[in-house]
Amino acid sequence: MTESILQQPNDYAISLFLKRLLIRSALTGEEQRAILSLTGETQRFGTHFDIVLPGHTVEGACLVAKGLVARYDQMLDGQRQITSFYIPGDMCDLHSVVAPKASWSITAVSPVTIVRVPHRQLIDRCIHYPGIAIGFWRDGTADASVFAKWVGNLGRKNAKARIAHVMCEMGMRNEAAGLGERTSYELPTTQEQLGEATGMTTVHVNRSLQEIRREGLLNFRSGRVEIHDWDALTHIAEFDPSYLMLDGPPHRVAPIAA
Amino acid sequence: MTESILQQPNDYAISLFLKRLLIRSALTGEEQRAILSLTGETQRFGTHFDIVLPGHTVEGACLVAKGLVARYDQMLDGQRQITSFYIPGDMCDLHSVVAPKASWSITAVSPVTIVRVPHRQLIDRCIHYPGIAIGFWRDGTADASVFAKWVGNLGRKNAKARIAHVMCEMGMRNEAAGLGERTSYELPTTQEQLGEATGMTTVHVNRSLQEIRREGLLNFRSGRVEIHDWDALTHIAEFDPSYLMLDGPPHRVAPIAA
DNA sequence: CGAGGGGTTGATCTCCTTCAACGGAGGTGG
DNA sequence: CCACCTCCGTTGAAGGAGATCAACCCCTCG
Repeated sequence: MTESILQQPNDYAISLFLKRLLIRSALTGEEQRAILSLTGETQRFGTHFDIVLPGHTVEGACLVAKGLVARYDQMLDGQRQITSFYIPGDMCDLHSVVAPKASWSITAVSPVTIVRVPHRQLIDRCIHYPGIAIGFWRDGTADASVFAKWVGNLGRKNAKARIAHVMCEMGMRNEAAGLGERTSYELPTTQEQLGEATGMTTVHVNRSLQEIRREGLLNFRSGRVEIHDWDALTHIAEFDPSYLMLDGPPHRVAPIAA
Repeated sequence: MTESILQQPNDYAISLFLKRLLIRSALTGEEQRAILSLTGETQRFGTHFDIVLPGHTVEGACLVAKGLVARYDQMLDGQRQITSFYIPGDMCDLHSVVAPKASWSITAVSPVTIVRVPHRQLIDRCIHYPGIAIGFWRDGTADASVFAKWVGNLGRKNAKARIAHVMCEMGMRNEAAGLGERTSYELPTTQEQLGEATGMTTVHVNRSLQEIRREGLLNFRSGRVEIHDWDALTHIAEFDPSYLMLDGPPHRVAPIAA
């Protein structure tokens, strides 16, 4: 539950963010420099700390620099449903620029480092560079696409498939972010948190994981995922990565002017 | 499975769309005129017609003019999961402007009329009016917020609560759109389609609906919802409308310049 | 009048939850 | 250096929400 606020270099996180944007959006040199000139306050939070809570009106977006962050929704009886995970380089509530009042929570799944980038700066970049506004919108669309896919998972798949799908998704995203391989990456969650993401109880997560492990598909221990049979895992998960919008050339809605 | 393409007046649909945007975003007079100058091809589709399929790269966004549209995801065994409904005035795949390649399907839940607005025009408006780009992004964020809420519903709520939540959501949205009252509106779906939205079988939708009806909360018959006890329904659904972003004054990220 | 789509009902099954307990690893204080 | 505590993973037994399978009904429409 620690929260310390430090001013310190955060260029690295910003450059990760730019790299993330460039996966999906082609930006001009000038636009790229406009992104790199963003600044923000570096903040550290311990596991389980709620960075944003419903009803909060925030003035800056949370760029994940280190650790694992999740957006979640809480029921009246205290049950939680994680709606997505965010890894370093993700601006986990970029949409707060246009919708600053949260109706969701953002929490530190593991100890995390956040760079809080003022909306003022992000808005400024959007106004001056339509290509940036559209790039932000595009990344928001990718985020929405993940939510939509999770709706399908929770609505129509069984326990093993749900877990497998999350593992495939996080693998692809980590690989695209340069943070590991799709078959080998850090996922610093407990089985309980994995249950909060897949809509199941800890007990059933545990049994399902065992079954998946027994089949030789996957090993998940102490915050690390090792996938032994990617093809088989994607098969039981019915995983098709196209929804992540990580492939194909970066988009540009209009030709890049010289 | 009919698909007829007609050129005909669609000003009405465009004005509905503008009205929808103005709920969440303050636009200048010039920006509003830029929206109203949008044009598109009017198309009609029969029930169950798939307007967009995964893999399609579309060149125009679908503005719903009449009827009920859904976005859904299909599993390999044929099971479907609807991820959201769209009512007249909704541009159901506005995000296709920035992500033209679909990884989802869009289908006609009832007989529908669509106005297909070319991306070219929408992009043009975004480039010339940053306020419009940001407004589009904001509406996309609201759409994502609905997905996220559905993740919570499917992951953590029981059958009655899931159905009740959809009914509350569609009531609020219809009311905000001027298409009925929150307690009385058209929802032209079958129980099967309602099951596809709530992640349950037709049989169980039927039994749950009966129970809700027996409790005097709601009547759903022949495509029409009549809610008799709004407070009780929102209570069992744990429905809090803030995620719909329909309240509060329209946003503007920078003062409207004269 | 027959066909088909949508709604309804009953019986049975099963996946996942619930409840309760235990074990191991790591951290902390006496 | 050991005792203790807490967090996380694991296991067992029992119960329940919803799925599955199979009818049947009613209404509409050709």
